[in-house]
Amino acid sequence: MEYNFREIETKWQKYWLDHKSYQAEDPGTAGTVKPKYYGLSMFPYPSGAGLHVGHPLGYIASDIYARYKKLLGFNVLHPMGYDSFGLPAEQYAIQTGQHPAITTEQNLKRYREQLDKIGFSFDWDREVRTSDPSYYKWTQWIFKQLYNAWYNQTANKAQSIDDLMVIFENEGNADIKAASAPTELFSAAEWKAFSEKEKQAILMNYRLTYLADSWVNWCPALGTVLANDEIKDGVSERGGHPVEQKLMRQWSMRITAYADRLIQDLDAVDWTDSIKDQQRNWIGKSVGASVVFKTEAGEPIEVFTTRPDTIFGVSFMVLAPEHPLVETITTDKFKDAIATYQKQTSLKTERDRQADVKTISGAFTGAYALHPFTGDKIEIWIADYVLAGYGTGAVMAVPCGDQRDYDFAGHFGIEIKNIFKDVDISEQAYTEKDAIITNSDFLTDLPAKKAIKLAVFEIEKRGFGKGQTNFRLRDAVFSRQRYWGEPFPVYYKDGTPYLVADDQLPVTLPEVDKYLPTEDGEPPLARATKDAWNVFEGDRMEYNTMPGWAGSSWYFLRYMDPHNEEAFVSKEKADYWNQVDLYIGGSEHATGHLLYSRFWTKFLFDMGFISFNEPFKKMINQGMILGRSSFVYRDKASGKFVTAEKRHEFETSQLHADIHLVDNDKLDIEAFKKWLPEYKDAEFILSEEGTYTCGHEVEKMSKSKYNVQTPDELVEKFGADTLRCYEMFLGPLEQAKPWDTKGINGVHNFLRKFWRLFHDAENNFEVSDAAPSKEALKTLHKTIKKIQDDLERFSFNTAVSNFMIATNELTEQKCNNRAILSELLILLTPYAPHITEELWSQLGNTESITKATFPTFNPDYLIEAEFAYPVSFNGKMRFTLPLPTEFTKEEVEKAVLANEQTIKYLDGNAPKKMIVVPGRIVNIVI
RNA sequence: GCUCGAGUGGUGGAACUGGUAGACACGCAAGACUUAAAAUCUUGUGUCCAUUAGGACGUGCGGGUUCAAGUCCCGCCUCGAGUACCA
Repeated sequence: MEYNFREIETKWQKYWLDHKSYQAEDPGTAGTVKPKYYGLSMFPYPSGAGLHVGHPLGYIASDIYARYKKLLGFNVLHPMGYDSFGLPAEQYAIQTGQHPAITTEQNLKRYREQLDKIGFSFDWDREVRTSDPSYYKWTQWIFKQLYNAWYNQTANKAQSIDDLMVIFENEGNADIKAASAPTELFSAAEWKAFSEKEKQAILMNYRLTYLADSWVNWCPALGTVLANDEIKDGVSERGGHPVEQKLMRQWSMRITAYADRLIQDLDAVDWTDSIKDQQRNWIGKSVGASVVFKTEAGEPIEVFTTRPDTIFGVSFMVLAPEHPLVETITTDKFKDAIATYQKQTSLKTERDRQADVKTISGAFTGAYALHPFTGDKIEIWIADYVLAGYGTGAVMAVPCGDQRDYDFAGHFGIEIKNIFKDVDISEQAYTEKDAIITNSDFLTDLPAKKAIKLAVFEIEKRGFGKGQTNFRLRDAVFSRQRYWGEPFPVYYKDGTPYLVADDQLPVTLPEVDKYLPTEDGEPPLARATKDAWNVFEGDRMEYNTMPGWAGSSWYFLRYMDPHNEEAFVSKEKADYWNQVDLYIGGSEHATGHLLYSRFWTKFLFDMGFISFNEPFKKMINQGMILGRSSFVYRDKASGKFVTAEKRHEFETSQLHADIHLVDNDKLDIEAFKKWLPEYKDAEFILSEEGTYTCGHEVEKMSKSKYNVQTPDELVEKFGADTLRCYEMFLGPLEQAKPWDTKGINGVHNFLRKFWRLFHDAENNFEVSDAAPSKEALKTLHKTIKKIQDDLERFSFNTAVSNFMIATNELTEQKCNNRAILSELLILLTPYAPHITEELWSQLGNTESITKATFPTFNPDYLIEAEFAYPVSFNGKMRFTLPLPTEFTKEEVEKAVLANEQTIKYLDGNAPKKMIVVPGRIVNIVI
């Protein structure tokens, strides 16, 4: 029989499905005496374009590892699902009127077909879809838990809001340390006297998800607000539309409450330094002090500084142009100049302001602050290098210790005091924290680090301010003015929000006539009639929907218990499956999904619903697969297409050609003519051989570059096993690499060669039951060791090479030994599950190879009688000399020195030194 | 600018703790089978010199440590990713 991959793959895919071969066993069943292993791939958003070859890369790696763990005797959870709420389906709905649920369903079906063809070991009975009401019921439920919780900084954990109310009733809020919005102090008696509405407003300041007027990133083109991580380079990540700042009443998540733990617990996870760094920078912790400067005008200015040790170096103050105090402190004489400057900055977009870092600008207010320690008068300026949104929107400028302050002072001719001993600041500021402080009263002669501590102590003692830690991380806006997302379990009565009761959940998406905002600018859900809602209470329901990251922040928990109607996950199952052992996905989610998931996990942990506080124990980020675009060159003068070899003889423009028209850089001219109508009569200037050679470049895969390769076409042509092996063979998983179909033949040949090990010259299945040869055993055990080592360090590419080597060696040995080949099949099955399953059954096995046990490595088979020592002279390898492996250092030395080649290379010189590493190398120094 | 990662043949890439650089595969070349093509098989393939034997040079660049450096240390260059006036 020939290697008929199409038949084999269909056959076994059906078998696995029918036999539920990949079912994970839940706690309480027999399977759970085995250790558990939870391997997860980031679930996809099912887009209309379907999968291209880049998408399955991570899934394949994750699948191989999951299958490997199963062979090692683990109870494996390896699920897949869909992040099925999202903008593209809704944009499509706006254009065509087709309900996003229908679009999503269609895309999802296509994804499933594509995934099925690749032969993944997913337990499809556990599939989750974030847009499914039975799923988002629990997303709404978690939202409710967050609403009913506050963050107790003393206990350093989230607690029920009921506990907080008890404290308010007993002692007011004076002694509460909580992550909260600024709240007026009140006593127990005052609390009791507040109206219900007042009480609710105060509680809103403490809740972990809260409704507040906040400055948000409004994207007019998308008609919605966006979170910070959804904006790249000042424009929306999706679509690249401009974004502006707008004050809106929005739901937010108090992720800032967890800022410190989100940084600290990074030490406990096995992720790349790059992702950890990105998260650390995004959270942006800075330790320093908040200091209050009195002003002549009376109104004090609060600043935040990380260098309280440099407080005697302050030579001016800078407020953000938007700072509220600017109006009150500016003197009449400078009113016009300040107004002009404010206007000037307000006209700049956020993007311009960021882009133009070089130009120094600012304006003097005419007002003066007073130095808290010296009482000196300090000029107060405004400048756009101070941002309203960070810290207090005001800085104490220390030119000698901060480059921006230094440049500003230089530009406006402001005095630069030097408070660093023996440091030259004539050229630039000195920003290191290792100088000795001088000219600074009680801080003089202290090293900076000690001075910081003392300065904070003195500032607090004299009541000028306090030590403080600031974070760059902002609370995450949680409302979206869109249709295709989770509705909130919230209704309004007299303008106050209330939660929908648990037994009424989920609040499902109501039907609407159009997927656009209303005339008054309300979100699409405002179009729904009262009857269209399955739950309607109060005056109205919440019109916003949740953002894309809501559903993806906890989906890994739902896989553990996907059909539970009583809880988002049972405690028992969450305890058993616990953390995701290996998470594979793209690094682009560093500051979005990966941060939000950690936040929700910590919250659910605090509230006692789960017993672990980090979701993903180990993570690998697969690199992007880039496309290899092909180009044709059109002569600008004649319009003829010039072959790549001759293109420099003409002035040409470079145009993309569909990669499907090109084989090995040679263009199929006839197909090219038929490809696009405009090329129907194309003429060509060919190479000497009469062919047309295309140019190529590595670019991102995209439709417009005609360089998209879908897995389907490759599966059709070579089979899923070839595709799986080839994607792995391409290079290290984490590395970005260009896709090139050229090499796929080699991998396909390897599988055919592997198939032939089991067949005779006439392609009849034939294996021998004789005792295996020594050589074959050596090849097998060498391979077992390599494959296992490679898998343990996630080196999938080298494993494929090692399979090739083993196959080549066994072919050479003409080995068709049952014992050897059986074990080799088990080794290979994670990579090529179909062909191995087929051969396994042909060997007479009645049970699936997925139930087999990974072979055990036996080093005895690798023991050699001789080792070919590489003999080097002064580090240069000259020849190899086979010597018995049991030879000692001295014996090797003796044998090498007696060798005639050694004598030749010594050329009469006496060796100065001789290094012998037994079993490794000999080096002679002359 | 800062942070992280990476630079090895014509190409993708290998080389675990310093120990035979270029495994494996693609591509290319020659040959076998074939009327021919495809498929398959065999051989060769880092560069340069040499008919051979052999030799010199080679892991982005410049130094260093070492018997020995792709691997370790110092200084640079280039590319990629992230981030950007964060006080």
